[in-house]
Amino acid sequence: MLHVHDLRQEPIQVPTRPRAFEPAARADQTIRLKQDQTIYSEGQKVLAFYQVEAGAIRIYRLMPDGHRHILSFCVKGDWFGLEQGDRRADFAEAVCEARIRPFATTGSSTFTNNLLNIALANLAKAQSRQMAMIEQSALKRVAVFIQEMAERHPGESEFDLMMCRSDVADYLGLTIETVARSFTKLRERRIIRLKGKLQRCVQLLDRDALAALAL
Amino acid sequence: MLHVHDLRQEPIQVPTRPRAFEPAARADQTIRLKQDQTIYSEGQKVLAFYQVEAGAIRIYRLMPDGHRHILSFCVKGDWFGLEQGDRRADFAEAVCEARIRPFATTGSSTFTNNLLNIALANLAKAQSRQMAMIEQSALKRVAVFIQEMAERHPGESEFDLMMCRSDVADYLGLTIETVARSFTKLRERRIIRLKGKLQRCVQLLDRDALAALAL
DNA sequence: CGTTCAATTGAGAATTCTCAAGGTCAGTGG
DNA sequence: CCACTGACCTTGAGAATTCTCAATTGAACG
Repeated sequence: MLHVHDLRQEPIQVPTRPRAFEPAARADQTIRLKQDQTIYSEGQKVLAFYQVEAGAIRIYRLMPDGHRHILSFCVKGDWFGLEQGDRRADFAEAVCEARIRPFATTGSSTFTNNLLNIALANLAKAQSRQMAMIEQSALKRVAVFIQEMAERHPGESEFDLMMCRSDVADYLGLTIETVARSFTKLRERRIIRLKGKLQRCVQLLDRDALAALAL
Repeated sequence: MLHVHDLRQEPIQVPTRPRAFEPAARADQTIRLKQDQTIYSEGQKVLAFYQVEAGAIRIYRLMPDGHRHILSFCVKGDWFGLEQGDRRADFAEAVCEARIRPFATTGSSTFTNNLLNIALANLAKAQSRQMAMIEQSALKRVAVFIQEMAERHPGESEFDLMMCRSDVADYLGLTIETVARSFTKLRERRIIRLKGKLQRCVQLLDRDALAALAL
């Protein structure tokens, strides 16, 4: 288990000159937060990450439709705010009165370690996946899935899913029947066309409609 | 974006002497996989991580009830197999014919970087959360949630959730009504007792029954 | 005592699951 | 050549679960 001291004794590539920290934050100095107080918001520059000393923090994202999805609750000892890239992808707020301790980062240039980048990339993927999975509509989940797969074949309007319906179902938390019905709906709406004997090859007919479904 | 060469030119703390790699793997040598071939299994020692060159890989876990949950599909360029700890928490199999390239790690001692540990811990949490969220029963999700919160108060049979029902709902992907109904069921079954004016303080009455629900 | 806020409960609508049946395609063997 | 088989996908119908919308409860507070 990591403790505050591990980091304080081995500060991670501290900025060479003083910098502004996240709102209300000062280097290595405990921050007191009131209920619902914001620590950072989506789009802000990443200037620090944090460890919770007391209380609880909620990390969340807002979907395009205004729906809020909480990625995690952080309590005493938990770390948050370490992200891929130099911009916040989510919001951090105090659930109740809380205390947190900030640690400095310099944004993107700090994280030169390849392993760290890989881990952060996978973390980012896991989180966006969490967002998609939680969507309650089966059709939306499948739409998100197809989009995700399509993004891996940039510029191509046709690609092979490679996996069977059962794989898709276990990935999306649905049954194979519901997956098949969702594919059928997308086919009926002329958003995709399915090819191949096993119907695993997807041709995108209407990217906009697909994106609209995936929100 | 990271490329293979980034890592090959700066090998990450390569083992001082030759080691055995994950089954069928040799250092920096492409591995060819047949459909459904296993790369590693849960519980195995972590000896390498991988980048996909062709085909697709499924990363999954098995729930205690035998239910399979796929955490991610990895395709060309994706990395997988970098985990917290020195034991596999999941399975990796080829979805179809595939090629992957292994990279050496020495297990736990390699990852001395604090940031990396934090990132991996958060990744692990996000993944186990993903598992819980995908569970289709609302009661099970709430049970998992209470367990998760209880684990943060070891030895205590009573603790304060701190967050409102709406926070819980947005975390579990349910409505506040369904959350309330699930709490009521747990209360009726004498698994928990709710205290405080806002019913946010949980007293655990039957940990075994809770664990059974959470699976 | 009325107001407010959060939580709870109820009833009907909507969605997904379960179970069952039917379809297609490739491979196999008579 | 053709029936049979197995694997996989699709479709249908009823059961179960959750959502939506509305009303109710309970505690705190002026």
